[in-house]
Amino acid sequence: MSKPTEEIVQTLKRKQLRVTPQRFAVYANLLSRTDHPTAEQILSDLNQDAPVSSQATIYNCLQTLREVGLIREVLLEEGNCRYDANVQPHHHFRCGSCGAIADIPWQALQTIDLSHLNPDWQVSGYEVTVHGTCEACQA
Amino acid sequence: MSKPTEEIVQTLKRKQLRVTPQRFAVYANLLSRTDHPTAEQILSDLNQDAPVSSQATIYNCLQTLREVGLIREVLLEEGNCRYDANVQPHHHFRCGSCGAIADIPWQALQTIDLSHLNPDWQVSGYEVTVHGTCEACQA
DNA sequence: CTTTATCTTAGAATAGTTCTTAGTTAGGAT
DNA sequence: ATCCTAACTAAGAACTATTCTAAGATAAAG
Ligand SMILES: [Mn+2]
Ligand SMILES: [Mn+2]
Ligand SMILES: [Zn+2]
Ligand SMILES: [Zn+2]
Repeated sequence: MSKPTEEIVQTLKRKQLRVTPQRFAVYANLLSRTDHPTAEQILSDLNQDAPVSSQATIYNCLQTLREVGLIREVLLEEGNCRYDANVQPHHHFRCGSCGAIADIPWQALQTIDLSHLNPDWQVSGYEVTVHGTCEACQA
Repeated sequence: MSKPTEEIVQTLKRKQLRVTPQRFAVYANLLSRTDHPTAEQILSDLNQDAPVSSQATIYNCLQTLREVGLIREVLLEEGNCRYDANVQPHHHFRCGSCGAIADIPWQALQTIDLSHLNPDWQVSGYEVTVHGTCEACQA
C-alpha cells in the first residue's frame, strides 16, 4: 500500500492541500500501514526518532485528510477512533480479544441485496463487520 | 418492545442483579425505546420530571447491564457511545445527516457466507451497517 | 429486624479530542 | 529570487465523555 513520495505529494496537491512536512508524514504513515492506528499511535510512530509533529497537528491533519476524502475513520471500539487510508469500500474483521482490526476485501463477501429495506431510506452504501478471534489470540 | 414491570424485575434478578430504582429505570428506559440513545440522553430522559439518578450511576448501570448481556453498545459515530436493549443479532441503518440509528431485523438481509475468509480467524459473528439518509432528512 | 455486600452519589480524576492564539511557512505572485 | 499571505503548526488551555474515589444508603437474604 506504500506509495512513492512524489505520488503522495501529487495526491495532496490534487486535493488543494498544502504539502507540509506534518501532513505528508501523517498521510504517508497511514498509507504505509494496514493496522488502522489511533491518532495517538500515529503520533508516537512519527515522533519516535525525532520530533516531527505535535499532537494537535496530528488531529488537524487527520481531520483535514478526512474532509477531502483521503482517509476515513473506523469506529469499532469505544473511545478509540481509528484511521484508515483505504477509502475504497471494504469490510473489517475485529478481534474481540486484542482489538486488532483487519481489512476484508469487498469482493471477499457476496453483495448484499438492500432493495427490500424500508423504502423511505435513501441507501448509499453498507459495510460488514466480522467479529471473532485473531490467530495470535487463539489459546 | 416495552415489557411489564414484573417481567423486567425478574429479568434483572435472573442475572443476579439487585433491583434498584436506578438500575430498573435505566433498563426499562432502554427497553421502551428503539432509538439507541447515549448515556446522556438516558440521563436527561430519566431526570426530566424528578431527579432519579446521577450521571455516574447511569454509567454504572449501563456497564453492569452490558456485562450480564442485557444490553449492548452500538458504535457508529465518533465520541458517541449508544446503547441498545435489543441483544438479538440484527443490523443497523444510520442516517449520515441526522445520525439517527434504526434497527434492521436479522432476517431482512440474506445470510453472508464467511467460510472463505482468512482460515486463521475464528469467526463468531457479523453485522451489517447500512449508510444512507432517513426519510426526515431527505430534502 | 439485622446485617452486609452491593449500590448510589458528588465531586475529583482521567483520557481523547478540540480550541486558542501567536508564530511559521508553502507556494503563488511579483 | 524575493515577497506576501492564507494556510498551517504547536503549546497549553479547554472541553467532553467516561471512570474513579470514598463515604453514605439500601436491597434483600437470613
Ligand atoms: Mn480498513
Ligand atoms: Mn439496534
Ligand atoms: Zn487478537
Ligand atoms: Zn436523518
